[in-house]
Amino acid sequence: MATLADVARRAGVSPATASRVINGSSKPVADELRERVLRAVADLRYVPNAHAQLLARPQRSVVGVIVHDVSDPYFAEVTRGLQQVATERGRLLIICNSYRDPDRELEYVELLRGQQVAAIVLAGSGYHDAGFTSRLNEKLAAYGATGGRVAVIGRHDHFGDAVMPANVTGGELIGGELLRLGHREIGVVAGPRVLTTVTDRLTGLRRALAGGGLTLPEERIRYADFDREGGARATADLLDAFPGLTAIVALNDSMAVSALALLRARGTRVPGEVSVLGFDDMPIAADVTPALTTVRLPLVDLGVRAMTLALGPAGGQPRVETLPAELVRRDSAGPAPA
Amino acid sequence: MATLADVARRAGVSPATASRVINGSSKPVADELRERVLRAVADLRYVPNAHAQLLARPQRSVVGVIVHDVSDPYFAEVTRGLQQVATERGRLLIICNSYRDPDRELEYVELLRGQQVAAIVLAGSGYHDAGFTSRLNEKLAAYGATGGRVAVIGRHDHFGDAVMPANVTGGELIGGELLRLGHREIGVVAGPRVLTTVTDRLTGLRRALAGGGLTLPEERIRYADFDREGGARATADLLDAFPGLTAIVALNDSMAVSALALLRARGTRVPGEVSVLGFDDMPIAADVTPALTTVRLPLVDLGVRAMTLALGPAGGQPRVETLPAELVRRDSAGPAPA
DNA sequence: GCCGCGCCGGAAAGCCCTTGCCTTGCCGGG
DNA sequence: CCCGGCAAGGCAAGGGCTTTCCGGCGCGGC
Repeated sequence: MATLADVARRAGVSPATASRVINGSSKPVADELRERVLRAVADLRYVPNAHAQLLARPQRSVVGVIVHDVSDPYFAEVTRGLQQVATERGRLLIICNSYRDPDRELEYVELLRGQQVAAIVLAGSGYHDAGFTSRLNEKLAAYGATGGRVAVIGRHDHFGDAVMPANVTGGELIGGELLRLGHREIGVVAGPRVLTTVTDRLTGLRRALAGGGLTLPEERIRYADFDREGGARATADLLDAFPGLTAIVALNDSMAVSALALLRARGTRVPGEVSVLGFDDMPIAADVTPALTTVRLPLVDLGVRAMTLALGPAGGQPRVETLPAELVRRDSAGPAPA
Repeated sequence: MATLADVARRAGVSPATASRVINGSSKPVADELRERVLRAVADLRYVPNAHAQLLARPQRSVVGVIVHDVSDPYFAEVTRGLQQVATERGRLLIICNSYRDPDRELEYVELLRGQQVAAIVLAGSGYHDAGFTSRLNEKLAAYGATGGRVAVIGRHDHFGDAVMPANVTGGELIGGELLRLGHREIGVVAGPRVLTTVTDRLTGLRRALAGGGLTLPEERIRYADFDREGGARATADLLDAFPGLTAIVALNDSMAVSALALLRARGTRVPGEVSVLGFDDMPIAADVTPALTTVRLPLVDLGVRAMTLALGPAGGQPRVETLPAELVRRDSAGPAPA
C-alpha cells in the first residue's frame, strides 16, 4: 500500500503538506504544490490508512451495533433506521450479530471498545439473567466512563440511553382485541422465556385478559425459538394439546406467519375457526393470506431514535424514550366461533 | 481510555512485558509479573486499541462486505452465509449497504481499503454501465495489487474470485415450467433493467420460451424497483395493460409476494386464473398463500462460498464458481386455464 | 535600507502498540 | 574460579498519520 510518505516523496513535498492537502486543512497551501500532491495521490491510488488516522486524531467516527441477527426481519428493519441516521451523519457502522448468545454480546462490547467506536448501540431483547446483565452493564459503564456513548433498544435497566418499544402496551392491545372478539380459548406461541421482550408482551396480554376475567394458564403458552421453525413447532404442540382453541397469539410475526401456514396445512380456516394474531408488523404481515392482524411497532423509528440519541450530545441523565404500539386489524382475526 | 503504558506502570513492568502477557506471547514471563499485569488489566478495564495493534502488526483480520441492503431478505440470507464463515475463522465483518447506488459502492471500496481489510466481498447484481464497471474494477485491482483479496457474488467480469448464482439457468427453469403448464400469455414483473441479474434471468426465460416457439415482447415486461412496492406497481400496470395474462413471472420473490397480494385484492384466483412464479426462494416463499412456486438459489451457500474464497489462499487464477438453481414447485403455478 | 509581519512549508513530536535485539543475572560445567 | 549459555525483562524502533511549532522568505511600511 502506498503511504503518505510515498505521496509526499513523489510530489516533492513534506508529509505535512501532503496531509494538509489531502484533508483539506484550513492551512493554506500554494496551488502548485496542491496540484502536485493531488496528482501523486491519483497516480499511487493512495488511500489514507484509517487506523493510523484514528491513532493520530482524537476524533472517533465509527459506531458499533450489536443485534441478535441482521437477517431476522425485525432487526433488518431496526438496522435500516440505524443505518439511515448513521449515513446522514457520515458515520460508518460495524454490525455484529450476537445470535442471541449473551457471551457473544459481551465479547462484542469489548471488541467494539477496542475499535474505539464513538458509540455502541445494543438492539434487541434483554435477558432474565442478573449475572449476565450486571456483567454487561459493568462493561458498558467502563466504556461510558471513557467517553463512549451507549444506546440500547428494548432493554430495561441498562447503562446508557434507551429506546423502548411498548411491548407491554402491545400485549394489552392484543388482549383487548381478543376480548372484544369474544375469544376465551386462547393459546400463545411465545419466544424464549428468558427474553424480557417475551415476558413483557405476555405481561400486557395477561393484564388485558384479566380485565375481562380471563386467566392465561402457563400450559397454554409454548416457548420456542423466536423464528419460523420455532413458531411451527410451538403451534403444532399447542393445537394438539388444546384442540378447542379459538385464538392463537404469536409473540412475533415470524411465528405468526408459520402458525398461519400450519393451520392452512391442517385445513383449519383462519379466522373462521381459529384467529391468529401477530406482533411487530413486519413488512410481510400485510402480504400473507389472510393478512395478519398484528401490533405495529415502529421498527425503523426505533433504530432512528436510538442512533440519534447515540450520536447526539451526551445528556447528563440517561434518556429513555418509549415508542408506541398500535393495533393493526387485518384479516387473520375474527369473532370467536359460536 | 487506559493504555498499555498505564497497565505497565500500574503493574510495575515495561510495556513490552505487559504486551507479552496480554497477547500470550511465546516469550516466557515469570508468574508473578504475569499476575501483576493481569490484575492491572482487570483493574483498569484495559482493552487494547485495535487500531494501534493493526498498525503495529502486519496481520489484517477484518473483512469488508458491500451489499445492496442487508435488510432485503436476499442479502440477509447471503450475509448469513458470509457471517458464518467469517465467525468460524475469527474474522470481524464490516457490512456496508450501497442501496444500489453505484457511487456509494465505489466509495465503500475506498473506505474499506482505508480500513486495511483483509478482503472485500461485493455481493449483488452488477450494472450495465461500462464506465462504472471499469472504475470499480480499477479500484478493486488497485486493492488487489497490494495484497487485498476480492470476491464478488453475482457479478460478471470483475476483478477477483467470483461466485455466480445460475440466473440464466433459473430463467430457463421458469420458462420450461411455463411451457409445460401450457401458458402462452405471459407477463414479467422485473427489477431495474440496469441490473445484470435482471437481464440474465430474462435471457434464460426468453431462451426457454423460444424453445417452445414463444417470444416475450418487451411491452410485456415491466421494470420497477426490485422490492415489494415495485412489484405491486409493476403487477398492476401489467394486469391493466394485458387483462388476458395467464401467468406472471416475478424476477424475485419480494415482487412475487406482492403480486400475489395484489391478485388476491382484485379477487383473481391463483393459480386458477393466473399463475405466479417467483425467483430466489426466500424463506417467506413457503409461507405465503398460495405457497410460491419459485426458483431456489442457494443464498446462504453463495455467501459461504464467497467468504471461503476470499479467506482462502490467493489463487493465481481468479476462480469462478457457479451454484445451481433449482425449480421448486409449490402451489402458485398451475396449468393455463383453457 | 531595514525591520517586522504574514504566509507557507517542513521538522518532529506524538497517538498506542508490537517485537527484534540487547542487557542483566543466574546457573552449571570445565 | 571463570566463562558460556540461557532465561527473563526492557529499550527502542518502527507502523502511518496529524498537528504544533518553528523557520525562511518576500513584501510593505517607515
